[in-house]
Amino acid sequence: MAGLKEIALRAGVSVSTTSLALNGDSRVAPTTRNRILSIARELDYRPHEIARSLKIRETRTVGFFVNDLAGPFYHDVLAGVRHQLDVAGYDLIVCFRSPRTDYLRGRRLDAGVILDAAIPDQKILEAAAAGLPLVTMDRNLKAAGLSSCVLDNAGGLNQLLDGLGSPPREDLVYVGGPEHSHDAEERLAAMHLRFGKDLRVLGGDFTEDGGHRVARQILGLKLRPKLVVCANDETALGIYRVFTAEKVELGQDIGVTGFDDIQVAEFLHPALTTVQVPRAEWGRQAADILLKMLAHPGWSQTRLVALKPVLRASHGAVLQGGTP
Amino acid sequence: MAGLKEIALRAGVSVSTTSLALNGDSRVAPTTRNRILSIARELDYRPHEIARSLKIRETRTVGFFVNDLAGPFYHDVLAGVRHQLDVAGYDLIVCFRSPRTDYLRGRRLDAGVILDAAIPDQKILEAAAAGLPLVTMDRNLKAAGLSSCVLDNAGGLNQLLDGLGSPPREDLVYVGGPEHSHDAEERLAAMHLRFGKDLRVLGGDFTEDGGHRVARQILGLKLRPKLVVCANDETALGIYRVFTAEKVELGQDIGVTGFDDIQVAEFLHPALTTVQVPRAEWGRQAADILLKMLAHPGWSQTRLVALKPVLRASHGAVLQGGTP
DNA sequence: TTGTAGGCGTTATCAA
DNA sequence: TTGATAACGCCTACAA
Repeated sequence: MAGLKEIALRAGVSVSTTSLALNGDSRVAPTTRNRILSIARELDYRPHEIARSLKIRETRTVGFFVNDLAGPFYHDVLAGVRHQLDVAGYDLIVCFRSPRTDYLRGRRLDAGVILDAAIPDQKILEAAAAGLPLVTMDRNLKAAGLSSCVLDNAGGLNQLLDGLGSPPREDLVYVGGPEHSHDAEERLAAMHLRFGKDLRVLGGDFTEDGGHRVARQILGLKLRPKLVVCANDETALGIYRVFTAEKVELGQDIGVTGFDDIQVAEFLHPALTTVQVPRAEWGRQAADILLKMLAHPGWSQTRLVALKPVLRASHGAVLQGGTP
Repeated sequence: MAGLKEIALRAGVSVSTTSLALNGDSRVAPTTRNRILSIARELDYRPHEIARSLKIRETRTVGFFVNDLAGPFYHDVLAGVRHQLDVAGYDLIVCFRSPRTDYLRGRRLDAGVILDAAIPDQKILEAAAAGLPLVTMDRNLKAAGLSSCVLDNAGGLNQLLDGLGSPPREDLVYVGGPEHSHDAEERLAAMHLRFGKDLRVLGGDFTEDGGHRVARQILGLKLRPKLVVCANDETALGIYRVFTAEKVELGQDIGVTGFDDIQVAEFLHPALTTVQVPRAEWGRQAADILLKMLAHPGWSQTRLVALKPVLRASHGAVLQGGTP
């Protein structure tokens, strides 16, 4: 609770000298400096960061905007962002949308990373226009003071399908993700671009439960597909459970692929073929962009994070050539 | 970027009148008020929260201190805390330990909830002594300005064992958690208190991998236990995997119990008998205590959150009487 | 009903 | 090497 004033009083010097001393300024004489430092230690002085921020006009804090931290997925991304910022001397806090406080506009943050599809574009654009450096990871938005760091969903999916020997449209069913998800939209668009509008598409929602529902639909299909391409791994997981319960041989009777490469993917039986999203790396890259923005006001960038397919076993039958 | 001064200038009134008007003070005349409000809207005015906080000496923000958000466990607790605080008009941010900024002492927070065993007791005691209302969920600490909201581990474990027909010590093996975890320590202590020092104890670490290791140890035991009591569900999960792979019939040849009741517990085969930790409720109670502390400075409390056993199928053979 | 003045705790400019 | 003094943007007596 003790402030500069208190220390200055006890040390018999002015507040300004005290401030200088505590900030390690070389102008203050060693003796006075030591006196001040020792009193500060004695009083367990901590600068009032709010006051400090007001004066120096920065908080050295970056906000990570997310609506839901469930699942290991976001956690890894967060870890990547945090690591990179930490090295550069910035702190990270996780912010949630709040009816009261608008962290995007309240100037409590020096910058922000956005991974919350529920934040409307407009809010983001406004905040960026108001001068808050922002990197979106959940959408591709272009504007001054706004960068994007998004996944190359189309690239990943196409590489996966190429690696699988380019199965024909008739053999496939695609299980999509929820609406209003940028990644789900992009993945669906990539599939449509590759296979045309006649591609069979079923609606998933990125959850295991969604996978359960879809699996039953697939089992009821007249023309059973040879390969089920899922918009993410959780969906594939749900399909695994139902197929296994129904004695459908995965990767034998029917192939399944996922997207994300979540931790359990490689432990499934059969191991899940999927597209790997380098989560921590993704986070680091977003932070990297942010730091560049902080260092060079006005600069911004749209970066596409490369994805690579991981061919394991679950795609099974579809692959024409055998494994080497 | 526009501040009160700018608005005042355009409205042709003083800064104080502007402030009053924007804060809905009834003293300012309707016409001037409207003029001010419309200009503020036009300029998209947002108060500078740092400046505001410095003046009013509160941030309306509570920090949630956690070192690792991995897993759905913390997520549920966080959701509980957040919900309760939201109702009371407080925002929540997630803070991580940082070498630079000490969120516990920087006065950027009105209060804090702690669920990070890596924060030393002393830091917490200092912060509480310095006037920051704190609730610890990861340890039981008593001091002025400091509350604790912890799980009744002993109660939960004893109820579980009672429900299982009080198996004798000889039939058991207990698999503990990591060191320095308050909950792990309490659970182990409860077991020792009930069964004495001769209880067979194996070292787990709250992870599935730890469960794998322990499972192999158990399989190699001369005197195979009838029931393996685990310090948490993840550990039990690891044991499931190994036992299943080794064709040991779970709940038949050997029983297993967990602790926490994580989501998958009920979907396992056989469904996992465990102690349910009401995670969201736990979070709400912590927030509840915090709000009381905020409302009544000086008040504090130690609260024990009740746990209840969930008898499903994995304990199997041990239960003397059959299921009703 | 409105304006003036002072201050929250810190840093920064400029004299002394 | 140190100390007045003035901000930072906002709120709030108290005065007009």
